[in-house]
Amino acid sequence: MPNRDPRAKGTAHDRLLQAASSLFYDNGIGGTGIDAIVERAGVAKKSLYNNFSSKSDLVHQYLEARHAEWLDLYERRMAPAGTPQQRILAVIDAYRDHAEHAYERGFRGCGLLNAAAELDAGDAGRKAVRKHKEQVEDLLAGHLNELLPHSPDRARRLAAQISFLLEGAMARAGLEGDSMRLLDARDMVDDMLQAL
Amino acid sequence: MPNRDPRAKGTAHDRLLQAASSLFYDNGIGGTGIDAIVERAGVAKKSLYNNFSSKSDLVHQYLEARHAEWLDLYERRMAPAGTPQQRILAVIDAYRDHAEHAYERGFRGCGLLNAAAELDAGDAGRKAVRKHKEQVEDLLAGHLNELLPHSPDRARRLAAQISFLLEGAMARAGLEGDSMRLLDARDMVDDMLQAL
DNA sequence: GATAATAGCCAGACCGGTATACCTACTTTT
DNA sequence: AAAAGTAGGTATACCGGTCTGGCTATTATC
Repeated sequence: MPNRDPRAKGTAHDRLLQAASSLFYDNGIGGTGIDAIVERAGVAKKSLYNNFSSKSDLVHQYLEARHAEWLDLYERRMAPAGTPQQRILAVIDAYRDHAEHAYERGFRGCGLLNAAAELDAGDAGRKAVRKHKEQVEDLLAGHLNELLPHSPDRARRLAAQISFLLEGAMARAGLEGDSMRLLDARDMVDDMLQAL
Repeated sequence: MPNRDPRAKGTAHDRLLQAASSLFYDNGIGGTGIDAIVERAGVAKKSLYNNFSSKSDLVHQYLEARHAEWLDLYERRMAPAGTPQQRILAVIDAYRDHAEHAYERGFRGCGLLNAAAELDAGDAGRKAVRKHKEQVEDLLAGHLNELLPHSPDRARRLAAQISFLLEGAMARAGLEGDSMRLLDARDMVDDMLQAL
């Protein structure tokens, strides 16, 4: 690890991915140039192409990293929660926290969904985002199965409904720049869980 | 109306807007260049800048046109429907029809939301999209008020819930490229309306 | 000395936008 | 009715800037 700026932390790969994440979220994928990424990362352009085969490769690794990051966040938030209901609400709270934390620097909704909107119909990145959303739905379905052990079908439908609700609330919250809509969604899901 | 290609229909303005709509939806805003638009429209580049002050102006007119188009579609679909329940389901069916119609050429979800995802946090276009979504929600709230004349608050919350559900289902359907998720959403809303 | 990072330049394409010049149809003035 | 003007179209060339990606020469660390 030679010539790196000693003030900087982490490997060039990590710092590039982190810089790209931030810029992709704020300005979009197409709106973010390679030069801006390497400048933010404090790294030579050559280092980018040493670590990533192309911008498209960087985008895909960005999507995968976000995916892993979110799933990890869900797990950590749900672990301390006692009841299945609490674990489901914890997923929504994760979104809310993210929205509130991102508020000052410009909250723009779900980074994965925004990225997918820029990719064309057949792109592998779209499939990655789709997989992420399906995994979240499966996760919800798992907890709902605990609540409805004798109605796996109903649990599955309810998981779909909650994940749609969450997705829509996140999109609307992104348009409005704050987390109010996610709070609404939390209340809705809370009511739905109470009514079980 | 002078030198226009006789094979072509409509004014340069209309044809540019139509070409831009198609390309913006398929390839995104950033992914669509001015040259591609004028070529698709079969029009001189100068004509674009005679009719629109800039690409950004074209984008805004695109958003407004889509907004008007959707609202008009809702009205026309809801008019023949007898009950408030049917009118609400008609909105979902409008989305479904659109998804199915767009299937062959690559369905990518809601064009307005996709466009918003490319615009940065403060852009006026984002506000336009937000306004559109709120108007749809208001429209749903109006019909729900007919069903729940003594619970305006509950009608309002239900309208929010349905609009979130619809938004989320549309996003997921866009990721998957078909209208299955919208069919699921229709069933969910149908159940919700039955339970009133 | 080998390795791996650095800064910086360059190629080729594409971007949004402008400039020039010509053409045609309608409209106004004579 | 004829002539002149105008509005809006056409086609093409061009501008400065930015894009991705690669290249070279240099420098710092092992």
